[in-house]
Amino acid sequence: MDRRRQKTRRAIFEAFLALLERKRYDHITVQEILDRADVGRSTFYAHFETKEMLLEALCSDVFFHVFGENGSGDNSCAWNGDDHDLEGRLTHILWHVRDSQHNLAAILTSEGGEVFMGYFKRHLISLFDAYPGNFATDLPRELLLLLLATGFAETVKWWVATKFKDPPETVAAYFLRTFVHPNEGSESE
Amino acid sequence: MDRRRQKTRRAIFEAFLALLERKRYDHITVQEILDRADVGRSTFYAHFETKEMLLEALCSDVFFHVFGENGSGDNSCAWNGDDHDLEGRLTHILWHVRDSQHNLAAILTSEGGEVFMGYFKRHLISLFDAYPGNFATDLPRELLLLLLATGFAETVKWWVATKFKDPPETVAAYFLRTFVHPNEGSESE
DNA sequence: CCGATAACGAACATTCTGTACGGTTTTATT
DNA sequence: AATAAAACCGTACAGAATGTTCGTTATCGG
Repeated sequence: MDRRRQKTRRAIFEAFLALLERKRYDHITVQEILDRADVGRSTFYAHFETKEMLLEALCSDVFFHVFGENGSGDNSCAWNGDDHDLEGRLTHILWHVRDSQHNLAAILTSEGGEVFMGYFKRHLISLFDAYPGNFATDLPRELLLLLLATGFAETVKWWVATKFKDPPETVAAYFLRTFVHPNEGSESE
Repeated sequence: MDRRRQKTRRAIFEAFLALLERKRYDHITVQEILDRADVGRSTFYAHFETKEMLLEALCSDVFFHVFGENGSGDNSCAWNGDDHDLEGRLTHILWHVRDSQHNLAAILTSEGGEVFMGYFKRHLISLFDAYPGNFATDLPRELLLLLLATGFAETVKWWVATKFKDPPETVAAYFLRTFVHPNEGSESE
């Protein structure tokens, strides 16, 4: 339904992203977005209650495109707890990340990045929660998951900043090597 | 020649901190700070160019009180690269953190926390840079340092959120256990 | 083609910001 | 104590941004 609605919505998103590339989030004014998107003032507020809601919607949108339908942290693909699969899963995520490099780079650079990182971390926490893998086990699980999620999110941020110099597989390996303890847990008996 | 200056400066800081405890940074208005600090408008702007500068100054101030004079990331106490010493150093930092719990909790909760986390991470990066310890070595050092710094910073944030349930030593151990690989590097010969 | 839906655009009230300035109090100094 | 400098007060004000309203016009779906 509504072709006009989607059109202006996208126009606003694109204008916002373009501005995010060269300006801090909280220095961007609604008027600037309006001008660039060539959209009337009242129209904007018919779509988003506030600039913050716009950022929220944009992040959710990009996140959806990066991680597909089940973005919001339900582990729909149940798992057996094998570390090789974890590595595959992370690599797969990195592929998606690289595909939408343009949007992501704009979002992550600005400190609006925190909002996106929030989505990302929440998703990652529930992902790691499904993997009992070879991690340190003698600390609060809550903290462990937090460290894994922020660690991977930060790795991605770093990767984006390097303009994807290394291939996804290498980056996933970097991350896992930092956190996985080779001689714990997988030691058969 | 300025006792008044320091007095109002502190009044502003305290008002700001008090507000940060129950309000998001970017929802706090200068007027609110003025009212609570009981300070004239022009006076405020004689001290800080903008609300953002105030946050900056406050973070720098708190950071100074937490980490002492050499807060800004010079490793003045040179090191030999022993992991036990790293653990001691981290524990020491945690003590300082707990001492200024009130200020830190307020800052870290609000998303103004990013500014403080920025200070913190920069400091930690140069700290970890001085320790060749038993970390994964086969990944870009830049990334490794980033992961260590954000990891510890996040651990502190978590610790603050738990209202310091565990003792500093335990928390430092939690962190190190996650990142240090027991069978690499320290294996004597 | 028609009714519904959305965009336009201009106007408006409101809020916040940052500056200016004349007058008053505090401080350091002698 | 007298004095000059420095800090504060408070009011006022210009400028900018926000979010709303409303009558009009264009566009879409059926």
